[in-house]
Amino acid sequence: MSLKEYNPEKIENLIQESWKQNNSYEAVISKTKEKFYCLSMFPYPSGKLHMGHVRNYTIGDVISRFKRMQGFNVLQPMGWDAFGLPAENAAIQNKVDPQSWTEQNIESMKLQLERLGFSYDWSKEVKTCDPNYFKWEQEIFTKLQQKGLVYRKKSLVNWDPVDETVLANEQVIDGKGWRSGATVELKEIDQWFLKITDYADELLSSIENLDWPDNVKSMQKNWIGKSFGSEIKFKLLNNKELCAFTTRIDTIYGVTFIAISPNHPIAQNLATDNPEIDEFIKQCNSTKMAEADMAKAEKLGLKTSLKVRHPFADINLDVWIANYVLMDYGTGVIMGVPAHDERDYEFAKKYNIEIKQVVESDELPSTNKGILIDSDIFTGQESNEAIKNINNYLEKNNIGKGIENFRLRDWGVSRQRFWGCPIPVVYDNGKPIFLENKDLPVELPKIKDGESPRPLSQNKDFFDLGSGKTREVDTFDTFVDSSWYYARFTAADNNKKALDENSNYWLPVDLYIGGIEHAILHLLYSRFFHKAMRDIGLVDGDEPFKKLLTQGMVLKDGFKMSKSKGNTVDPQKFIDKYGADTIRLYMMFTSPPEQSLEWSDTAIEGSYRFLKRIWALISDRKVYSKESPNNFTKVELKLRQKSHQTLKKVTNDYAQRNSFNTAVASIMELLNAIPDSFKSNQATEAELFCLDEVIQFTLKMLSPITPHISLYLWKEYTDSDGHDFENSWPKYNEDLLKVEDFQLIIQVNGKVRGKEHISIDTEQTEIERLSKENENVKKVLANQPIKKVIYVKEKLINFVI
RNA sequence: GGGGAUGUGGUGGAACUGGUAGACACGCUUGGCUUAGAACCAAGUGCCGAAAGGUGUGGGGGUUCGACUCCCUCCAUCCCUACCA
Repeated sequence: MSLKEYNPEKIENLIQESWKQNNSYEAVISKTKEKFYCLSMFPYPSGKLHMGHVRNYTIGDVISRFKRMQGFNVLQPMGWDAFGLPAENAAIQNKVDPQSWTEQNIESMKLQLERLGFSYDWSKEVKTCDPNYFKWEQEIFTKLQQKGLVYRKKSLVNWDPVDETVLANEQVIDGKGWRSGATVELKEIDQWFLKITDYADELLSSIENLDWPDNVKSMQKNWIGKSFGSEIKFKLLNNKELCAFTTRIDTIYGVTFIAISPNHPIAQNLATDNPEIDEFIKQCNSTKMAEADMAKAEKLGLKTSLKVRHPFADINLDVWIANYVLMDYGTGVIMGVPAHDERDYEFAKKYNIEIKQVVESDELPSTNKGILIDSDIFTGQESNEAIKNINNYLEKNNIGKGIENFRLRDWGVSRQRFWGCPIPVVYDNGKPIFLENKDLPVELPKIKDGESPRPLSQNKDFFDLGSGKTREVDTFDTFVDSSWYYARFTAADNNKKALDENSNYWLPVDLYIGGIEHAILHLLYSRFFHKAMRDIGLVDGDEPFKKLLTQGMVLKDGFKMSKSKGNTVDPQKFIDKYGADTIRLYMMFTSPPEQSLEWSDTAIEGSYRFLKRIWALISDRKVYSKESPNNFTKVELKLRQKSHQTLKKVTNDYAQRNSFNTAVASIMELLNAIPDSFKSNQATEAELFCLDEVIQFTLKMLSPITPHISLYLWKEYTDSDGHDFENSWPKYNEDLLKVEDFQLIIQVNGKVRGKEHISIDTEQTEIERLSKENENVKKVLANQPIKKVIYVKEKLINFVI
């Protein structure tokens, strides 16, 4: 009972129903098949899928389906990054429980994912806000503490004095709280940190072995930022010391001032009895600035009364407090070398500080290395040589040393929020006790109807345990939740252990797919977590994600789709109008996965049209079931060749290149290449045989991208239940790929002047002769002497005159 | 400021290893079908030029017989920058 017209909604529902009934995509351990764990970054449940999700998940599904057809045992799970700010904001705004808000969002987004036909194993679904998820996160935290990877440290947060809450960077707009409008203050509070810096060297060195895009590898390397520099002590005139960090110790004779961070203990100390310094530090610390804002901010400094001795020269240097010196990098103290550092130069110009050149160069400032000048005994040495010698000198005289330094900082995981995973700590008269398995999970308090969530610190019922005991009121950074979810999927249904023997079978993730915006933070935190989990005996292996595919953004009119720009396009509208297969096809056809994708309301029509043409071609036909003919005409052979060529190309595009757009284009070409006679009622047996080959290959090749129409038509076409269709990939015939002639390009001085069909076994001398006889080539050559002939086999010949 | 990308017709993109630039689509134009429209089918379509031909991959320079591809330099746009996820 075939349908007359292509009705995507109808056939997609039918096919999805059959997948559900057969549990088609439930992943079970296999001893015979090779495993393939394909993971797409799980979404934050904001309520609706956006185009970025549709693209990300289509890529993951296409690869999963293709791998399944190639005989792999595929695990493709899906879950929810369910804690986070938006739920809390929505809850406060609408006086609803963040949990029910989140659950509702999950429910509707899950329906959308199912409607798109993604082949997820839903039996392994995880939600980070589920106690059966975060219980294990809390347990891992305690184990990390036992391993010595957790510590407590004071650090600064943005404080909204009106709302009495800590604000995220994005909630601070022009120094004011986004909701209250109050001027944001900086507040120093105790927070939990994970010692990711203990793994800095390993995180850096093991990047090399990852099958990741080079740009992501570079970003991570630069973020970790290992540098070789020097620590050098400057004696204060009161005999105390200031220790500075520099990567350019060769410029030591060019130092004309010392600058310390406003957050350096000495600066803080000076502030206690100096109102001017106190005021200046407050000004520098008015808000917690993002690194980008910090770089743009005007350089500000204040000269203190302190002076230090230059360790190599008979001079005293002023100590400044400067806003561009970061407490978190190096020692929080820098030696100011205006001639050879751009920031120091700008600062020196502004405050009329001396600029002293010590490395040869035509103009200042110059950060290039070179030959030292005016540097006492080091004069004439090259920078790198001088660095070595000066470091030796420092060490010998006990005034410093050469050291390794990392830009990477430890990971602060405390958040002063409600909707997050509670940090599993209890304080006994202020002393932290880390809760173990029997006391876990620590759950969030329930919220009554019509009430908004309050910070846990305001919920006495939650934190006050009596007899001097209190609960930790901070929750985890949501990056903690997403740092190990890839592992939990493999043991999602286990409520006795965080991970189990299945985890060892499935891990590591063979292919991880997600947005490039996660190139640094999420991916680095996950790598750290995997190594830390390895060291507490939870997982094998050193890395969580073997291969990475970073997908580009979805743009509209050249800009990232965002609510603030008002250029979002709701995918649901197009799913309703054209069906899942069309939108999946469009996503794959329009751009290669790594590049940004420009959304177009009209271009998607083209994908729909293509599927309608497929429908029109196949829906009334039946499989060719007679014996294969013995003889083929030239035209027939040409089509067969095209079929096998296309299959070869598509296989390569899927398996090696992740180049789905070109795969689709070549399938379109194949269909365009079918001569009309093959499709007519008068078609010969041989023609029908060739057409059948095109149809079978096409349905198979399209199946990963447009699984519904492909499977539906396959069942109808072959009069079968199609049970093997999604588990087998066709093979091309090498013999049919051989060609008899080729098109020769004839160039003169690199410009194309003619083309000739040449049979494949023609000798080069004969090719030269034939080329020169080409009318147009003859005209251009005009009997001039030929200086050189370049022949590229079976491709082109170039005459240089 | 630092780090990482991207730039090819009116539009999305192709050219995989330095070897025919513009595959495959969208749009547009013309024609067919139709009372008309939609849908569908056929042909054409980088730019300049009547044609011959010239020219063309963000701008400028270089290497090469030959450059979208390699090198230098400049410009524009985007992503990340540690509490958005």
